[in-house]
Amino acid sequence: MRRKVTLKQIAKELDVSISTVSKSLRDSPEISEDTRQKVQAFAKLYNYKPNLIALSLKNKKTKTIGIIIPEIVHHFFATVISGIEHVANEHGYNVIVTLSDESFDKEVINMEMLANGSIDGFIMSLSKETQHKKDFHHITEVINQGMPVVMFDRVTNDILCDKVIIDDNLAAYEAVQNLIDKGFKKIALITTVDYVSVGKLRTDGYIKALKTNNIVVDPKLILKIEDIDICDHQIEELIANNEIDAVFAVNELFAVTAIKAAKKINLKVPDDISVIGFTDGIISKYSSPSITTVSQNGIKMGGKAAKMLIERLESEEEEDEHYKTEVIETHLVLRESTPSL
Amino acid sequence: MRRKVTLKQIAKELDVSISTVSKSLRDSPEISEDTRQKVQAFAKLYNYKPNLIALSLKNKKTKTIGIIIPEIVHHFFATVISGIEHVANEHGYNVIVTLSDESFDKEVINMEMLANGSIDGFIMSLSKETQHKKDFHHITEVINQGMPVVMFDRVTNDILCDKVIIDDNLAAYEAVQNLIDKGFKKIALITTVDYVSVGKLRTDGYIKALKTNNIVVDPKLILKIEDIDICDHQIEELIANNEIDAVFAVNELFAVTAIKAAKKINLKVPDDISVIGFTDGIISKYSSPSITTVSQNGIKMGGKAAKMLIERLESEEEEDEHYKTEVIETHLVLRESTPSL
DNA sequence: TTTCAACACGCAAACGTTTTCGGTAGGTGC
DNA sequence: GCACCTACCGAAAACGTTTGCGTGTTGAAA
Repeated sequence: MRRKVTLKQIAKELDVSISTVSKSLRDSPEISEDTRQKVQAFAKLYNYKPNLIALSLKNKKTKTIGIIIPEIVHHFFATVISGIEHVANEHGYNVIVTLSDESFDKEVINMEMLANGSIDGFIMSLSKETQHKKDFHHITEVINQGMPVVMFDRVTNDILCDKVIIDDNLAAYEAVQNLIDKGFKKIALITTVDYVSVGKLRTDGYIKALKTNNIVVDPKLILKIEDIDICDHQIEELIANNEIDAVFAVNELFAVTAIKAAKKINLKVPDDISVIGFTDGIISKYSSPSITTVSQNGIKMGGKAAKMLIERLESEEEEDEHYKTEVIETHLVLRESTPSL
Repeated sequence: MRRKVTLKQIAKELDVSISTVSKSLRDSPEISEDTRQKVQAFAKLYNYKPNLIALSLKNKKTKTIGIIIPEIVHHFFATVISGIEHVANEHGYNVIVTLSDESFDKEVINMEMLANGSIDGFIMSLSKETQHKKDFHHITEVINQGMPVVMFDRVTNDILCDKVIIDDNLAAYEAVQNLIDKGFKKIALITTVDYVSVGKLRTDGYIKALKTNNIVVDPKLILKIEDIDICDHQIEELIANNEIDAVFAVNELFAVTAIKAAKKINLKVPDDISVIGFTDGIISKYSSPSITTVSQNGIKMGGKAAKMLIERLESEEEEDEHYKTEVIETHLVLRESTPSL
């Protein structure tokens, strides 16, 4: 077993000083061609690689990005990580991932953990509980320490920082408008409870679309789901007890569950009832019928977030204070769950 | 903006030495009650937290685990990460995630990157390309440096280290046996090319089941997919041109694609043709019909891997050299894509 | 008054780097 | 023979910790 070799060991072996070794390896003109060659050859032979921890300590830069997301077993978040990881890697950064499990406490703990030197900046999406409590002191604290934060998707206006989002309101509006254009009038909404920021925005978009088209908003057609694991029954009731033309669901799971519910009472999709979902994930693509959905490009979102963070990190102390909010465009992916014309 | 406070600053402020501060905070009896109180109060006021990078350098332990997987936008790998993250967190470890994108080079680069001090040990699953090339020098090198590695799912016998896998062969055997028990005789297999270790093992299990039941193995019924993105056509051909009773697919995507192909030529699932998949992911659960599948518990797998790694890390230099391979049990989740009796 | 223990604290090394600032040769110019 | 320059290299500080050991002060015992 050959442990990692350090500058000190090389220096000792070659009977020169540590600084000479360091300079040789960085091709400093201070060192003679001879010694440089000798050192470099030796270093190569023993496969010397500088210790990144030591460098981090010295440079006060870790070249790693901290990610805090509610869940990873969730296609959208996985794509975002993928997007972050790729542009981070291109710029020589690593990513360290922590999960909040939708819990405020875990979010705080993870954040404090990473803030103590392990990373250069954060990319995060708020947990449900945090959005509910509206307690963001852990985030402001980190920002006050001079560590940049980029928020995505689930963001809040209470924090000043860079953000990257989609226009949830507009996207929902356009989806519902699409249903209206196809002649549907009784359009149900399956959404989350209001404190989930994106859920609220999508709900607003739905309402706006109806109002714009002079359709009265029927509260009975709006279902707000608290716990995603036990939504089946509520959705079945919604569909069975109202003569619904179409359903707009604020995520994939609600959409596919709606389709299953419809089938259960022998309604055909899209012949008897149409469904539009949100998030172009695995389910929408592979369920049958495949689901028309609002595509939010997670890769792009993550990539953009990483880019913004890295730019801020490398703009060297120009504490710009001018925060930007980037909006990633969405589009409707038309599939089998809505009529083709 | 209040930057993070260090021992040195506290020492200066309180006009004591750095060591006094450090000892006070760690409640050393060497320091008088008085100063301890004073220091601790001050530290709390300024929210002192030790710099983890400095600690890592000193202790030669980073308390973080490096993960290298082929892809993250893949439900199974996401669940594994989730499993790893949870037990890692319980033990005070963070995880840093890198993706190989199924590329040998990226796997090597990421591995070397992390091996230079950033982490205490690896948990990894081989990229396709690495399995194809059978080049594992980057892994042996890391192990030779004394850094523990735990491999999961896509492993190789060429490396000696801890591993956690499922019994792919047996699981496939049982799945196919289940089909045979239901009276099916013409059972097709949709699998990957052979160099993907798990694909090969599952193929072997399929063949074994057929042979055990004295069914001749028909090469025409075995489809080996090279590129998952363009498998549709091949699968359609397989199903259209052979009078198949049932299909065993080595992953979710092949399974759901098979179902779509069957529907396309008006075969009903499971009335006309049955399908069993592998991996109990989102697709199997939510597609309609939902898919009978071999469940491999990613959470459990990741958790076990993390546990093994941490145990080895904390067993303190007992360079055990006694490597274990843990087998996670699987079971068949019966759903709508196979007849209920 | 001397001695010794106990107590409270500081010094310095160590982890592995990078970099600034000298320092020591040797050679050159006068 | 003296001063100075250049080429080459080493010492040391710095990043933020922890910790073994040394040291100074105090009080009490002899």
